[in-house]
Amino acid sequence: MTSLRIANAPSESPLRNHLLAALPAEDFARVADQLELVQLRVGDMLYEPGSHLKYAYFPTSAIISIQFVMATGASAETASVGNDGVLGISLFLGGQTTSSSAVVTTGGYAYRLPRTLLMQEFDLAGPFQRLLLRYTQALITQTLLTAACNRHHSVEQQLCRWLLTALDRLPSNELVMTQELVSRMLGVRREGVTEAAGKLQHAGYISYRRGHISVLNRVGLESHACECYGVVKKEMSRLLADERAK
Amino acid sequence: MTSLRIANAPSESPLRNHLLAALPAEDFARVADQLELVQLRVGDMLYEPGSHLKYAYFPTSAIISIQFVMATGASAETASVGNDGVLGISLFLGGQTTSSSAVVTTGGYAYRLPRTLLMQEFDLAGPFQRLLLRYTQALITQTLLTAACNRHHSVEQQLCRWLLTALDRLPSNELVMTQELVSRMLGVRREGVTEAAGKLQHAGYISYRRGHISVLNRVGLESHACECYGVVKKEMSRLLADERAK
DNA sequence: CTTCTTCTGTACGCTAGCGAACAGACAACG
DNA sequence: CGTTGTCTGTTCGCTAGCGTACAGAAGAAG
Repeated sequence: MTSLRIANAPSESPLRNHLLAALPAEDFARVADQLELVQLRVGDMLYEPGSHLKYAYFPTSAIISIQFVMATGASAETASVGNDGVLGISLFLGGQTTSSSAVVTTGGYAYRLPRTLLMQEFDLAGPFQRLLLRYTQALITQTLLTAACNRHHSVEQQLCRWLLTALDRLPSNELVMTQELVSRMLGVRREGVTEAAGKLQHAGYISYRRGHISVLNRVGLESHACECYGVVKKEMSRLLADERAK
Repeated sequence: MTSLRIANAPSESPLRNHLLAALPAEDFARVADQLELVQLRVGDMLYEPGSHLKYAYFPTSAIISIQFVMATGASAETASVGNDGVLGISLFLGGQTTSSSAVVTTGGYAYRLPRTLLMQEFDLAGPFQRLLLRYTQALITQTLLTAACNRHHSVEQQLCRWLLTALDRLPSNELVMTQELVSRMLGVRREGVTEAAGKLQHAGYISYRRGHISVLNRVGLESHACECYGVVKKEMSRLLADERAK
């Protein structure tokens, strides 16, 4: 784990994380001082099977992939966490550990909160707890749909879905990501991604060069993606919107 | 929903559900009177996307499948709930609804607890809450591995896994289930199941006739199953064992 | 500018699983 | 006991995606 402590990083704020931003002022105030800004680098592994998480991470610009690595080395992303979520739900679920791994797929920043503080907040049984629980459900929905999607949809559809979710969590329309990495996320061959990406580029939806993918036509991508993207997105916003209304 | 109220069903007891059994005596006592025994029939749908769950179900002999049905009608099981769990975690997670469906795949009994009572118990922040949260993590693990398994493993391996998990939740070594139904659980063709089941029968691991599958050689099945079965099982027992130790 | 590494494109044969179609077999029920 | 509906077995062609192998291109580093 090579996450870096940062003295001050301009233009970062905990409120860039949607969960933290959704907290009532007083709840946020309680933890604000304890949030520590860290820089996450591509490839950093925040946890792996069996390891004990010390912090919960609230990303602002980084994206973290929750994946399972099989005995053969084959892997598959089951959900991802960006500025709309928090990594480390097993802290308050009580299992201490998980059988999955968490890897940074897009470098950037996150605020982290020590384990004990998170649990304190959770035990207050207030808005913070409600938020964390709702987010847990959103994460379950993501995983659920990944399972169904893996079963029934084509690589091209899944690539569209994946690009769109990544895009939703980024400020720009460009993501830094090789096809090799994307293929490991999706759990398919690199060549499969090359082919699918080629089609999408040909259609004018995206353009890419070594390690950079730009989305040119969001709507096009959405029309090529499977329903899974929409279902997850809708569910995420429902769960967060309700919380704000409370 | 055609679940049936039962006046008294001999030889049933809430303690046959592992979660309820793991509760400290006083916690169990608080809810014991409120648990209502219901009979669940194969095909009963306990919830579907958008519906509001009124009860949490603690199965004793029934098995319930949590699945996602796609727009095309194709479906896939993402997790299943038997005497080792509870259906209805979205009640305390706070989302009210889920985007999945819950269908009874093995008929039998379950005890149900009204929504408000479950939430009351949850809000006590005691052993019951801890148990529910831990079970939530176990369920996430199941879903996670289903996603990875759907991506990487053969129908035959998945069939083995599925049979084994079903078996773990049944008193006998026989399950009442057509290949057609199994195929819908796994999200594959019926013919694929026929072929895989044929191989397993040939190997002497199982035997079956119209709608009945008997497991003859558990160890054989385990050796043919993918790692996913073992990982989930280990994680389930870890999460429940820890709880008892508390 | 040159070299070297990493990323992307493409091709080829192969396999698992799909879709459709149909035949046979079992068991339930009249 | 025979009919009927449901479940299982098998076949055939087809496609998506895999594994392998290699070539070209982009960029980084010197």
